[in-house]
Amino acid sequence: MPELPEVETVRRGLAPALEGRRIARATVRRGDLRRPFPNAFAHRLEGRLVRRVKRRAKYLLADLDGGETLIMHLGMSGRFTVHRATETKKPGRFVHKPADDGSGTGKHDHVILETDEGTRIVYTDHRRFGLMLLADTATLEEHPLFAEIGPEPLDRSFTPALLSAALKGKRTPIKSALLDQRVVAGLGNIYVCEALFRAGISPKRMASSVAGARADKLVPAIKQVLRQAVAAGGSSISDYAHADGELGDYQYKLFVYDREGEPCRKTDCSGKVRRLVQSGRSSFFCSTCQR
DNA sequence: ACTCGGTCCTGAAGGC
DNA sequence: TGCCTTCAGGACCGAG
Repeated sequence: MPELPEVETVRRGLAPALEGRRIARATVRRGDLRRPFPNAFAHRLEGRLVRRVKRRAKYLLADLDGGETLIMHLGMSGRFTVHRATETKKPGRFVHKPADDGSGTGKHDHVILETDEGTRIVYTDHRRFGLMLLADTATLEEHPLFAEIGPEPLDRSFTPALLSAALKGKRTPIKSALLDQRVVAGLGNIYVCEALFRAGISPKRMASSVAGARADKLVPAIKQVLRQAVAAGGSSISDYAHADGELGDYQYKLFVYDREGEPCRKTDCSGKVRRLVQSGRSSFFCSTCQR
């Protein structure tokens, strides 16, 4: 489910609960996510101080003292919920589900971390496409998960020239190319559709033909949609929520995603949003303004 | 070396 | 408490 804005929002929810705290207790209730948990997973976490909670692409990274980093991926349906020892319920739109009571005993609550402050952090993932593992902090960038991952789209270094170089010679639709984490990190189906709409580029267009002038429009479009979505706390579609249970707002600002048959939202465009399937995934676009 | 389709898993939604 | 099919925000793996 979660793409860069959602993962970044989760990071911002986890950081205040974890940074500078020790993991007093780690419990694995179900050990078979996308891949098995590493050996002695809970033991290697317990007693460790969390120095920083970072994000790279769609991965969350918790640097621990002792030289290891906890790598976490939410897959399609992963969620973290933070329950403070003294919980003050704020007004707002909360997700009311049994799994959110903080007990960590819901059917799909797989991992529970408890800090030295008594904060409980529960990882819930009904589809189990998520991932948790430990790796040496010093060599993280060379880890197979990260070695080939492309640039962070919100970094200054992500420029039209850089994207053009990555797209050059690619004989695949631009839609598929942008979903490839080696081209650019962190984009998924929603924000690829949205960025292409904002840039006026058809998802069917050959990636190589985007290199150059079209990349000059596409890169700012990617940055803009991601920045806006991060500012809104991500998109809450289906069961995505922040670590505090609140919902993101960005789904209300999507121009094309999941709007098949509805009118194009671009001023003066009378087109309708269309859906097509590309490499097994839905693309939403307006054939009038996207070429 | 690339590109594409199938696959992992569960639940929600829609058609009948 | 209806049943069946389809679809879902990700990413790996093997075939061509």
